[in-house]
Amino acid sequence: MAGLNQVQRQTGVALWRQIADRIRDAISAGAYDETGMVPPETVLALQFGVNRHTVRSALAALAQEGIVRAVQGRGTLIERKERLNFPITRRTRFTAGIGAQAREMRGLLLDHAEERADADVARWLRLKSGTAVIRLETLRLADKRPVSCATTWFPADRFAGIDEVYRKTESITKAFAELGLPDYVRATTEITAAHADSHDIGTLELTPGAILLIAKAMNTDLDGVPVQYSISRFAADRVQFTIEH
Amino acid sequence: MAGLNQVQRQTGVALWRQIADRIRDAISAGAYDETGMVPPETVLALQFGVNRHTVRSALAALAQEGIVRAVQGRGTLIERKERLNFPITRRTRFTAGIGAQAREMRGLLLDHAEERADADVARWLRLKSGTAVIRLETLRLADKRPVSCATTWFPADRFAGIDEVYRKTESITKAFAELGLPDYVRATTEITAAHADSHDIGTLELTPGAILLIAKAMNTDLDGVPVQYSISRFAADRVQFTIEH
DNA sequence: TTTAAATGTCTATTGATATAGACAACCATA
DNA sequence: TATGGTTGTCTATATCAATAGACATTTAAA
Repeated sequence: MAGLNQVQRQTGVALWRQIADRIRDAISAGAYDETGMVPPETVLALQFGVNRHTVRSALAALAQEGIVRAVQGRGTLIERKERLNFPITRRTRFTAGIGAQAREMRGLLLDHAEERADADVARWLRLKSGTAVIRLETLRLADKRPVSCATTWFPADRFAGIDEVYRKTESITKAFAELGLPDYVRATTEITAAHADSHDIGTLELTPGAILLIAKAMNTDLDGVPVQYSISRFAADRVQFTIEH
Repeated sequence: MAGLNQVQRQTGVALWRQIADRIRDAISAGAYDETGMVPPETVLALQFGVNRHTVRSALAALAQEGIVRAVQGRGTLIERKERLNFPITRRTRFTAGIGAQAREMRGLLLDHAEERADADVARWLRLKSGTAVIRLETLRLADKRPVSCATTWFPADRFAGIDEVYRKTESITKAFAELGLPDYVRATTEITAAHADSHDIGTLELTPGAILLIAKAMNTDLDGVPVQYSISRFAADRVQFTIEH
């Protein structure tokens, strides 16, 4: 019974945005799969206890996101409802993990730099603070739709030129292979959630108030030596994580 | 450099709430640990590019949550900044996992019922749809502060009376032990994030727009037979998950 | 073709949000 | 005790968010 969720006033979050978030979640959960349509505006207004115009503002926002499309005389059609599953295992691979669920996977290199490890990066990569590291800023897309953006650090001495190789292969796994590391494993993953900041709202094509799932991950080679530390920021309404034990 | 995050207008999220969310995240990240205080209102107003009164609204909201306390003439002191770490492993235990990080752990039974498994519950517990299951609604607190609320299902035939045992022991692990299951393991965990609905806002003492980390988990006995399926909703600003592989 | 049901558009009004400026009250310290 | 820096309070104004009602337009089905 998605839709009975009441909505709260005077909280700094406009009613139309709360309603848009609820409807988006309901669509993702498959609440309207039978009809492929959102309930009529008057029905939603009744369910949420608001004016029809307020519901219209919410639906306009969802239409702007490309999630629904209103057709006069018929109703409001659902255009998109996917949520990708991202398995987190000892052999976590981004492209392979998402691969079967999308026709086209891409990994774009937005920026890169060689820099000195700060305390956090040094701790995760088990290096001395100040050691040279390579930082990549990447954006991953599934069927041309942004899924996550990530900041990734590598030890500079071992993986010199990985920026260029990643730009070419669009895959960390393939880049490692070309640089002489045929296999690696996931050692640790930390998961948190937060509101998207303005930068990620831009790159991931989100709306303010949108949620990010944030995964801090560290991969090692087969000897247990850290090879990669990354902070990935996923659009929470487009993915879920699965951990199999 | 937390604080340079710009803030967006006309998005349905009031500026004061966006700013409150940013400051809350910055406090959690330890941005103001040196002074133990939030920067002066005039400084924050300059950083966010808004009027000082708007910043005051944001700080008032954080004070309402008990995160900061304003002292006239001195500044705005940080009262709380903890984020509990919740390890997810094959031997995930809630109370033991959080235990060391809080002085007092409690698990309150809010509601319980015996009912018939719907399709989702039946699939996770590998039962026939319609089989009798026991459902518990629980609230977990660390040092009297709500951390998560959960809906949990058990096969009714095997764990009759678990509601009463849980109310007494306040722990799933102990309840299992009393009912003849000394050990169990975590089989699968699915993690998503969503906005809190009005019910969870109430029970977890959140503010609207707040984020939930949602973990769907299934535990089995040592023979691999499902014993428990749960949907836990964590206040995202109070916890993080860690997965060690 | 008529009708019912749905979205689209317009006007008007009220309350919440945000800005602006001025000044009071309080605290630490030079 | 005097000063600078901080939070607290007040008034005023403009814009956004939400409600209310009326009616137009489009679609599908009776």
